[in-house]
Amino acid sequence: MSLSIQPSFHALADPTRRGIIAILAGGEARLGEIAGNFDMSRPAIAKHLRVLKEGGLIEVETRGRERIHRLRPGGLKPVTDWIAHYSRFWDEKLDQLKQAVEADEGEAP
Amino acid sequence: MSLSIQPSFHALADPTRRGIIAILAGGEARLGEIAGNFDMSRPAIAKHLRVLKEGGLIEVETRGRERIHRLRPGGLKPVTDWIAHYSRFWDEKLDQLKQAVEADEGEAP
DNA sequence: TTGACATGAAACCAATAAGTTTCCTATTAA
DNA sequence: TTAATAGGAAACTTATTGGTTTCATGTCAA
Repeated sequence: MSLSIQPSFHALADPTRRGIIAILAGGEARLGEIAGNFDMSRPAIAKHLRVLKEGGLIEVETRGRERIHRLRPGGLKPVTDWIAHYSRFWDEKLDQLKQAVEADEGEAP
Repeated sequence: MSLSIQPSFHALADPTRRGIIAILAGGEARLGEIAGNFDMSRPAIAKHLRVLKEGGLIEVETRGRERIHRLRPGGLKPVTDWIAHYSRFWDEKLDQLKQAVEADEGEAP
């Protein structure tokens, strides 16, 4: 079940990588532009970008000597699918509790 | 922004921990019951359960000498909030593309 | 009340991950 | 065509993580 979700979750588990996502949410960017936002070497950011790519979260386009990175449309789907599947079980009891409370409110004191 | 989402994403990034979640989706369980489903020592599972707890994904109830674990209602909220925020940017271009295609289909050949 | 059960805790080990520095290659522009 | 720019790759270091084994503690049941 959900065989290849590991790369997605792994990619999202690092704060620097989520920071990169926040940047790319503002539009595509080259490696150097991205790295300029962090107190970290360029190679380190390059590694993070590779992890994000392997997680299917971003796509990369080589343009001359530059590499343009952007959020990959649909890249979140494995994660949202996983969430959608399990959130049912998660909030089942919460829903039951809500219903019980509402039913109780309708009754006499 | 989203200051304490790290423990949630970190907890979800391990396949064994997601396996534990899958088990707990079937109902609450003691440590021993959970560990019985994995080819792994009990202390290892206990550590994973601690990480899941710190991520707010499960809750634990001590009952005599047993400890009952279950999915914590609302535990996924930080993650779903994060997803909801960024999925907008993610699929923005996808949506634009869709609209462009649809508009194009409506035009003359 | 004693033995078995359920778990916690500590010490330790090995693999992985995140970061660095250094050097190399390819492209662009003067 | 040469210098500057953009990035890739490799080697290395250190911290974290995921796992183990061993021992201690508290609770239940015979």
